[in-house]
Amino acid sequence: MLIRQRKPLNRTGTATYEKGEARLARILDAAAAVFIEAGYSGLTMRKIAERAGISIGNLNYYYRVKTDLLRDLIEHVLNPYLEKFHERRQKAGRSPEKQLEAVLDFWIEDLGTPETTVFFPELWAMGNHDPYMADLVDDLYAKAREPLHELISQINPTLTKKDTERMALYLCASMEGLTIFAGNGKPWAGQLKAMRRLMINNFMLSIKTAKGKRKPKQPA
Amino acid sequence: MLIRQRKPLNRTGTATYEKGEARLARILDAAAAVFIEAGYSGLTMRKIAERAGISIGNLNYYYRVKTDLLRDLIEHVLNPYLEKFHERRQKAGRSPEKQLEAVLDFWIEDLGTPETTVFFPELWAMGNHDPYMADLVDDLYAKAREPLHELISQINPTLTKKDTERMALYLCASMEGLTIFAGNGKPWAGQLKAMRRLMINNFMLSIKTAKGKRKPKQPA
DNA sequence: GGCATTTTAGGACAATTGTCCTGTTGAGGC
DNA sequence: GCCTCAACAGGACAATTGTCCTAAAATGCC
Repeated sequence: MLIRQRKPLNRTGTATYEKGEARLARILDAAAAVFIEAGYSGLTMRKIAERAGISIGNLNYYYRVKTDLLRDLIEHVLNPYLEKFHERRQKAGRSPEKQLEAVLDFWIEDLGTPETTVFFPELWAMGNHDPYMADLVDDLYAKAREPLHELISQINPTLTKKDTERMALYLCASMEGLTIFAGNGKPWAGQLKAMRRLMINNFMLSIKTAKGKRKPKQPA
Repeated sequence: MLIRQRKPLNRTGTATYEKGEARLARILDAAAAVFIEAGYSGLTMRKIAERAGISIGNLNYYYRVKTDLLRDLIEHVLNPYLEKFHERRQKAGRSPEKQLEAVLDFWIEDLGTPETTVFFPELWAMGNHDPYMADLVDDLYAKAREPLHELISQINPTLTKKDTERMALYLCASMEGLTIFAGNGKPWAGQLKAMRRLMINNFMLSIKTAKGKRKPKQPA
């Protein structure tokens, strides 16, 4: 009897030639499109393969297991966010107020895109049943809030670290919550700009009027 | 040959005797438990049946199609919310400030329960791909915001109707967004109370300092 | 050009799913 | 007591799913 030989088995999600590399990227693009269109429950290997214009067998060659594909897909979609955030802030000038406004502005504006509107609620839901997803989302938001910490504490130096973190979480939660109501295709989508003005104004007010217990550093 | 007789076919989700009525309720309880535990993608007829302690056949007797069950499940879970909101407000005394605080207080407190933490993100995600769910969620939130409209406009009568609605949406979005971060089992769950204080304070500040264009009604 | 390895396609499998069908039990009305 | 129908169980079905296997085709390297 023949001993069943195991597949040569390169790691999933990797390619050696350029062709494979390109295909890999198109697979993730296709997966993202299907995900946005049909949600996580509608994300099947066959739909992804069809969207990418390849066979199921070929898709399985690149990704033996679906969870690996999902993992790469999430990273493929999430990575650009932090980069864009950072980039936006740099262009906003020196005043911390202006910088914070620029970050928030971009953040809220982004809620209106179909990708964000669909993708994030799905991630939140998945995070409730999948610890890996929960960690991933938490990490992302933690990183996204970092610039807020810095800027908030510059605008109001009397705030303690904890107060600053809570304030940042407040902003973050408020904006993310807006996705549900004013995201792409939502009933309040037309008022996204008005809501953005309203929110940012109130955020600024909240930050400036907050009374912290920390003594401001005396300037050197 | 015998003409295949169609099943007598009472509408799904209904029962005639008391026993059936009770079973129906326990089916929805079981469905809710499974939903919270495994999410929508993990909600299968067999799991529901097992949880309810009945056979698949019997479950199918009450619900021929899964979508009907899902529909009833959502209502079964959502209905209590609005009732509790209304009830809470009545007990809060006469001052609009106190009433609003009571409503917001309860709202945010409720985010910490496992049901709300799990259920709503799932609904948001489903709403992106199912128009029926989208309508259902929108209706719920519209009704939940009604008391906010009334109270906000009492606290700051200079606000136009549109301004009031936007302000209410702002509060609503902020609180719902907090679910993702400080809901049950989330990393900030321990700070839910602190966040509640922070948010409500800032909400009150925002409402009172907002400058509206409406002339206040002269008292009769 | 020949060869090894990557890339591709298509079929096949077991598991899971929603739904249906048949038959049995038990309660309620006459 | 009988008879009708609600309430129930269990098996069965087709469809869908993730995953695997085999073999052909394409590609890069010598």
